[in-house]
Amino acid sequence: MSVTNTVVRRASLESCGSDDHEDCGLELILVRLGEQWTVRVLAELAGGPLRYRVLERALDGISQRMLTLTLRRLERDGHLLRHVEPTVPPKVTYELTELGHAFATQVATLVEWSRQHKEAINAAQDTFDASGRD
Amino acid sequence: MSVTNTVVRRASLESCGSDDHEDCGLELILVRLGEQWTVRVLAELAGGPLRYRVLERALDGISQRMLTLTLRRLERDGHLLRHVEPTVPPKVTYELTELGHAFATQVATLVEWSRQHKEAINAAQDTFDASGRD
DNA sequence: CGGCATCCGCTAGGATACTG
DNA sequence: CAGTATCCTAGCGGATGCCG
Repeated sequence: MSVTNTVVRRASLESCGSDDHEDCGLELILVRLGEQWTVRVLAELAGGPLRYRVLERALDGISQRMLTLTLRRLERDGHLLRHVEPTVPPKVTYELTELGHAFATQVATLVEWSRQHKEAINAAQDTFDASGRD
Repeated sequence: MSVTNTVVRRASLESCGSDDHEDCGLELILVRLGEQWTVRVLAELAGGPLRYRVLERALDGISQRMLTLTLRRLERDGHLLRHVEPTVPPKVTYELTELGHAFATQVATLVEWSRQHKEAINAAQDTFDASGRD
């Protein structure tokens, strides 16, 4: 797309990602997964580029704050690109990069696994709750 | 092991896992991953059963509170078993179940992936920080 | 439309002190 | 040794309001 991706964007929200990758290392990715919306956003964008508003509705329940934060962090990590068309009203599209797709695939695999073992986990929880607690 | 696994254990800490699996569904596993110690504990136990104290030292830096909480949650999910030998002083061993090993494997795969793409992510972050912010 | 700024509650998680 | 109970804070994340 020949869109003039406006790169200029100074301090956003609470400075987006404060994590210096100097110390945290590889666990960064686990932190991202813990941020409850990351996976959902990834899943939505896996199907193709989407606009901000579309994402907001698709995720239904997400606050603008978290959507923006999640998108910004994923963008910072190189998982997605942000295309801005400076029209009025503005039109912003988000699209997964190669890295983003790869990441999304990995996550999908994990989700798939958890789906398969969901019942086993639930059963274990029931047993645990029934035996240990009252 | 012919150990009388003492099952009785009432309200522990802040009731361990408050997540009713009725509503949250499969995202439970993502929540677990977000709990920063889960992966580490899983990694340690993947090598074989370990005692509480050994885990505490191996993880170095974890508080007893978090170690206990993490272990309890994993136990509740059916990922590990807790063996108690009611001697003085007591001897408690933690061991991954089949499910736990499977889970640990999955996580290991993900960590492996993140390790491989770590540099790409770091590079992306540098670019992002250099261009957008000052 | 696509954000950012702000207030504010909730909880993850560390530190500390105390039991069996 | 293997926890439990309590206090405390840093931050995630929701709700609201304003702006280009």
